[in-house]
Amino acid sequence: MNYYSKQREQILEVLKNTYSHPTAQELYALVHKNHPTISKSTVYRNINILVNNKQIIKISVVGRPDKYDYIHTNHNHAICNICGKVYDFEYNFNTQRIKDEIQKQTPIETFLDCVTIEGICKNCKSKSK
Amino acid sequence: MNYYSKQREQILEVLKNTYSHPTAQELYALVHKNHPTISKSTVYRNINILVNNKQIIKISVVGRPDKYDYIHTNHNHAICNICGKVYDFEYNFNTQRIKDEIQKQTPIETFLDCVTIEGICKNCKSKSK
DNA sequence: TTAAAAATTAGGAACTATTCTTAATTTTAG
DNA sequence: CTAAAATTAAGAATAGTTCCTAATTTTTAA
Repeated sequence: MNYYSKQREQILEVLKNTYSHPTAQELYALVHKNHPTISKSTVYRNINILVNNKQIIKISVVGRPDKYDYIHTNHNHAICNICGKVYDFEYNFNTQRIKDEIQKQTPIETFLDCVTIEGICKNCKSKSK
Repeated sequence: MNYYSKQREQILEVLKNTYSHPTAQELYALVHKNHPTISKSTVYRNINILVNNKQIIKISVVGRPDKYDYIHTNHNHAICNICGKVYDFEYNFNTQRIKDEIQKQTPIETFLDCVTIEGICKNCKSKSK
């Protein structure tokens, strides 16, 4: 149902070796460097396939294009709401208790196991002074 | 530096009385009902002003337009990544310890005090079977 | 008050990010 | 191998948001 595609392989490979949480356009630029005939629509289409296959994760940031991350290991995201940068952090949340509580209060049933916290980074804070 | 504007007041008023986390366009439709001469650009511009003033909060959802929420009280968001619906939930996170940990690991300094958890809701789960 | 200055507005053009369309090519199955 | 199915590049179309402009509203301060 999913035929092999060299382009999709390349996209996944690049994302696997990139730790900057690139947007679709940035990912296109990165792949394009070594595979100059690839088209933007191919990158977008394959990104969506990879997200659906749960091989990569889509990170949404207020007022900015979505970003993508290879699923290396379970980690959480701290996002700067000014510059939009996404930082990984580790924290041992009491996942089971949080899930139970959410299931009691909302219709959300299954979980992504990635907690997102928003804030403002040092750099943006000092600039706004 | 910010002059009074009837339109901005109306937008805030509508959002205050809406618990569905509307998008900018939905908010425009809601305000437009009682104020039919308001323009879309006015709604967008004022939404951004209200976000900057920290009178409302912007919620980002993967692959969907940003949503907005009047800041009623401190609550967290559980988001369905299929239908994009945002649900409020209460949970007593160990905020101080999480902040300390993030500050140790990332350059994020100040925080929004709203934790976001992503997952899939009952309804979307049963549909995908 | 009232006139000038500053900010805001409606309306629509412009822009950005993403999805869709199509004919040609690649991948797979038998 | 050959036919069927999926994928591709390229660019058109769409969706959501921001920008531009002249007219209007709000504020300032004389």
